[in-house]
Amino acid sequence: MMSKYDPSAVEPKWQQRWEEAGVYRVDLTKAKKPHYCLVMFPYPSGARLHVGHWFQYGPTDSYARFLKMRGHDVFFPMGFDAFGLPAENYAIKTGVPPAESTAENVRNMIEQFRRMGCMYDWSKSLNTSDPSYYRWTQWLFLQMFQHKLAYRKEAPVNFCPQCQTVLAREQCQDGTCERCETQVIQRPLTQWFWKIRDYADRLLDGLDGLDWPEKTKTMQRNWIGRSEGAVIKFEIRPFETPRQCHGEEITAKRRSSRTITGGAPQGDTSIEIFTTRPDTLFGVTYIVLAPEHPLVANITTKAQRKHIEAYVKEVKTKNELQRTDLAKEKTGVFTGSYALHPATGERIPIWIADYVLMTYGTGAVMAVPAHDERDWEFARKYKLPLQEVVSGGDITKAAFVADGITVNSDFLNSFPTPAAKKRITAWLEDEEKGREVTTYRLHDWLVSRQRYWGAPIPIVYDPDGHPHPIPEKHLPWLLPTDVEFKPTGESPLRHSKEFKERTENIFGKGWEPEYDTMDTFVCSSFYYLRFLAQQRDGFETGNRCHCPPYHDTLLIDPSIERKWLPIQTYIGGPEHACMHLIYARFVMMALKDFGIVSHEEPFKKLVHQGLITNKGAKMSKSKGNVVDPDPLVARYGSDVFRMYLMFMGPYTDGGDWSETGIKGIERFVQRIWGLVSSLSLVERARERGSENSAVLTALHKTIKRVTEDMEQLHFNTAISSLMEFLNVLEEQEHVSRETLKTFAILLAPLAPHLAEELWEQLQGGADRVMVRDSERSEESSRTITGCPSFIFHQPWPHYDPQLLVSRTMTIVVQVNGRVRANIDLPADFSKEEVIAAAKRQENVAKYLGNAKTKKEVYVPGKLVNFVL
RNA sequence: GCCGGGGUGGCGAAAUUGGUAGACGCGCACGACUCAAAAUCGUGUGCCGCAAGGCAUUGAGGGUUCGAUUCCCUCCCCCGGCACCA
Repeated sequence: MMSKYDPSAVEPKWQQRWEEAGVYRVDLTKAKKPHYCLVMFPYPSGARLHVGHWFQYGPTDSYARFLKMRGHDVFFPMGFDAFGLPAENYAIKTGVPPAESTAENVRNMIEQFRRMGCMYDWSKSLNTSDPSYYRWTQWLFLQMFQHKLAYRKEAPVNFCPQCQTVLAREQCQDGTCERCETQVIQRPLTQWFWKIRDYADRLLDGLDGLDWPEKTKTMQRNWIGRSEGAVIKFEIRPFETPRQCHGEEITAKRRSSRTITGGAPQGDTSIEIFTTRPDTLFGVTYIVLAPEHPLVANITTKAQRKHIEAYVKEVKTKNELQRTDLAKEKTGVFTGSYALHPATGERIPIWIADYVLMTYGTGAVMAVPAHDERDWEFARKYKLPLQEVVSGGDITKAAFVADGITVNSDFLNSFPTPAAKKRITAWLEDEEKGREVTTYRLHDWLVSRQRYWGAPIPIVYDPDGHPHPIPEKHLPWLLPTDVEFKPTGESPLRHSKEFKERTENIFGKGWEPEYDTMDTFVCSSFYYLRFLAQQRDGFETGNRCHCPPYHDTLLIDPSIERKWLPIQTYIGGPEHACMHLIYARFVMMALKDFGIVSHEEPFKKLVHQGLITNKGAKMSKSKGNVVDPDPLVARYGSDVFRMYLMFMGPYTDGGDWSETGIKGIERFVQRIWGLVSSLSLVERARERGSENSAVLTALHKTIKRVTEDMEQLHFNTAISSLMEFLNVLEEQEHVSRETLKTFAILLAPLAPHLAEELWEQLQGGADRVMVRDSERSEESSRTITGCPSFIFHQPWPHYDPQLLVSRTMTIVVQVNGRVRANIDLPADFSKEEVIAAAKRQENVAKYLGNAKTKKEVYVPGKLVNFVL
């Protein structure tokens, strides 16, 4: 009697055997064909793995297994991005310290990954909240500090008055707190920054050489946002400053008349503006400052002060979303002051408006309404004049923003736009009224967080408040545990007695530690390097010793780094395009400059897995639409579940969740099992007989297709090829054991447990015949010496191109582009022979009749088309 | 608004240096097995036809071509990202 394949018995068996044999271990120093394949590590959440996790980690495990079977020395580690808010929130709610809940979660997740059948080597895992890890996070901070890439500055942070805590940008959804929906306010705080902006050009230029999705590169380019232009200085001619005209009320009209009659200008006041269109300088009709611009208070005239103050106040009440709403009409207020045009000396009114952003350029723009859409709209509303300086459009209807020929611009006249830009920039530099400047949208990286569950910033302050780096010998600078988790609006570390005492003991009375911790993106900016560091035994049990001494003396061994980096395949969600994937590149570049690593780019090839949605919506805990895979895994097993995910569609597309169809994979698995079982009953006598040629051709075609598909992570088509092959096998009366063994090998990355079980069943037969490359064969038999024979250690089969060459060809015969016949002919027929045979077809002759054939198209080996 | 990716049966999808559209799977229908159901197996599954064969068809419209899901133009819709960046 044929038994059903039972994953609940088979899967744990192989998981245990893999583990015991250490099949995933890679010797980092001896590896000959290193391939570092990395999947972005997860946050160790208390919830069970959801469908999204499975989709991210199941298929990528299959890919890594494929690489391994193809003969690569695959390093495929997994760790935990363990610092972060959820554990802290859990602590606030329950009082369980984050270190405890995190350790528990990590243990659970490792157990789940094991049951999934993933080939991670847990002895090489890591946890970013472990002192042995965050000691390096702190070391990185010190490196940044020493190389003057870290600095302190006051900056506004997002603060939720309800939760009494600072929020990350991702936690502010549409300007409100994601937890309590309170309006988030901005609060100034002194923060640590890293100078990622210094690397903007390298981050931009490096993208060209990366094998990344074009979309992601574009997103990074836009995020960095380099624009080339000029800064131009406009002198200000106030007739009155708040001090000069104290108590005096002057109307705008009177001021104008006094300007002309020659009031004394304040020579030391000027505004610098940034523009990408210096060529339109002669078209400037007004200037606009951001409402927060520091000069606003100085240049506002008494008459305008009330209006200006009211406007500034109103702007402050708006959150970022309201302020940047494009649909809204632009607003602004005149300051009362004028600037002098640097070339013509004309008076230019100065306005403020919230469409000008303080955070970009210089926070001030020269408005050229004839050639800029925003200025055009603003000028029309406030009846400000237009001056055309580039010909080619109709500025009464719309701003003309394209390049053209410069007009009405004195010495720039008749220059085309690019030449005019050069000319005016040179002129401005000669006159010391401006200079060529490149600006970026990318801001320096704010790494301070007023949170508990993160790596403490390794800085102490002397009694005068000056920052000093903590010497390396004191690392890890341990996160204190005597803290209050309830949010108070201050950094939780402030309440640790031990933290303060520790600082004073080491550095002296009156010294204070930095109370902020680091952004978790710092932790994940270099984790791929730490995976390659020394073995960390005992990780998976959570029993490793957290006490000093810490043996690592290097972030990474340089020879290992040279050998294994850059990461050949990096897989993770596209949501990291402008965060993690930029930070990691920046840190790698900085480490290269510090002489720590040899490579500039960490990730050579990047792949984004698709998103699995539920009824079209993103799955999230708060929406309560997260699909739990456990019942399906329990019912069908890990292999079936992961294969189903892979079979759903292209891996990079993701898709909407639905479990209809998983039965198809279940049937596939049972049919394979049935085929092999039935073979074992009857095969022994006849298995030596040679395979029939149709099966052999189908087999080699399958090898080719599966190999090519797996290389490109096209799991869905790889599986369908195997299904087609199974259909062929099922039609046969006899199938040789060798064919089934090759089939099992092809299946192994996709259904590892099933394949191992099949392999065991099929053992003891003749030698493998599918491996043509004798060298490879030898090499692989060497590697498996001493191990039980795992299918995972078998070499990947090669196909024989000779076998794919068919002796016949199927010719499609068309008449006027419509298919009329289908004929099988010997492959060596000439064009004439094919056409003659085609004409003989009854159904073709019928259409040809007596009509004149205008043209005969012959596509060799494929098709004939008669055009009448 | 801008940038990117898409739109193919009842459903998930295959196929593109232009050459038989719908592989593979799900679902559905009928049949076999069964007292029955499930499971399993077989057949069918764009439309008309017993069949031979014919016709239609890849978001809509147009173009290039002997031939277009594939190339070009116009438009519609969906998804993702950015969004006053001067």
